[in-house]
Amino acid sequence: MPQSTPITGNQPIQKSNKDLEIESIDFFVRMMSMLGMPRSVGEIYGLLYFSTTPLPMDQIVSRLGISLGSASQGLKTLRSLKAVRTSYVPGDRRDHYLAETEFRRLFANFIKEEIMPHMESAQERIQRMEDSLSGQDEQADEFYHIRIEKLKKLTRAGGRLLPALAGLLKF
Amino acid sequence: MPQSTPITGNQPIQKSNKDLEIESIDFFVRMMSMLGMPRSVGEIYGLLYFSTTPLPMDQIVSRLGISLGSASQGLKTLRSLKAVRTSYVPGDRRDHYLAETEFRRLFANFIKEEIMPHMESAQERIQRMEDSLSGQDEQADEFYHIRIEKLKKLTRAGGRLLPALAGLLKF
DNA sequence: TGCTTATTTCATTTTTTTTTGAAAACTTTG
DNA sequence: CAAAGTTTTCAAAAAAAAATGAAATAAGCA
Repeated sequence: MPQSTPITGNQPIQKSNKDLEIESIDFFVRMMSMLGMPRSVGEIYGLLYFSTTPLPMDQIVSRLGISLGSASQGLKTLRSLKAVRTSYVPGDRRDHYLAETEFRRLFANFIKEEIMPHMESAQERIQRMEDSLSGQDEQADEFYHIRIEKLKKLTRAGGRLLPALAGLLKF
Repeated sequence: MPQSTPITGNQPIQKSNKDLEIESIDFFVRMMSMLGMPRSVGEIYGLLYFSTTPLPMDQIVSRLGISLGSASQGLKTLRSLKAVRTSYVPGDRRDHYLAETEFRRLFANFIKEEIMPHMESAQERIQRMEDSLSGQDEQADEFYHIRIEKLKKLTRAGGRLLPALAGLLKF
């Protein structure tokens, strides 16, 4: 008696392609970890990305085998990145989560929230470098100045290019 | 008797602007850590960036107060990123290290060495996703297909844009 | 309002990453 | 080729990051 989709008691309605799900989780775990995000965040997003229905937290927990704490924390991170949003499901008081799949928007947000603040504090640090130039030794100061200029150009270029980058993503 | 540059016995010739050095190390520690590099790597590069002369490893060790092992390991990493190179100093058998300061080249190299390989394996993973589509459920497959297409576009865009990015850095 | 369910928080544990330090392996030179 | 100096390697220690789980909090419902 072949039974390809045994009823587990957990997900009576939701059908899922297990292989696809695994590949997806794998994919996003790696991608997120490139961006410095913890494993659990990648797992959650990977699961939601190929889910045909919004999932409540306890489903995420049981399907991924992670703790409630991780799930809550991970969803918080994903919400702050606007990578997931909640959707209302009638007659169910749990929050249901949905993956945001417009990568262009996700990147724009990531750059704005996670990268640009660093750029700004970098500018301040460079300013402090200039202030610390002694003016004692002309020859050395010349050298230091050139180096400082390079840093300025770097951060300026970064500050302009990165926000533009998301716009270039035509997809 | 004011003595702004006491002789420490370590660095008889080398003059250095301590404040600048500290800001520089701070700057690069943060920048490198954004790119997922350990603290020591940022420290070493930060020190070399504002050094007027090439430094041998033991100077790096004593000035930063890190271990030989860290220094050796960190320099290895920086060499592989082409972020430092050795320079010959007559009459001294130690290697002397110099920071590579052309950020454009550094980024191009970083993207090629650290990012692109991931992009390639991502493509393979997406291929496997397509293969895993069952063909059982037309409606679900439609949904999955759209999601897979988005991933394809994402990686394609990344694969083209990232290498181009370094070229855009006009500085 | 009180009861039940859902979610967040956070101290503790576990896992992963980085650093250390000492031994091994090279390298130059006398 | 031995001796001294230099660099690398790698097992163990330390530090940092992430996950756990249970208590606290919040939120919906009767």
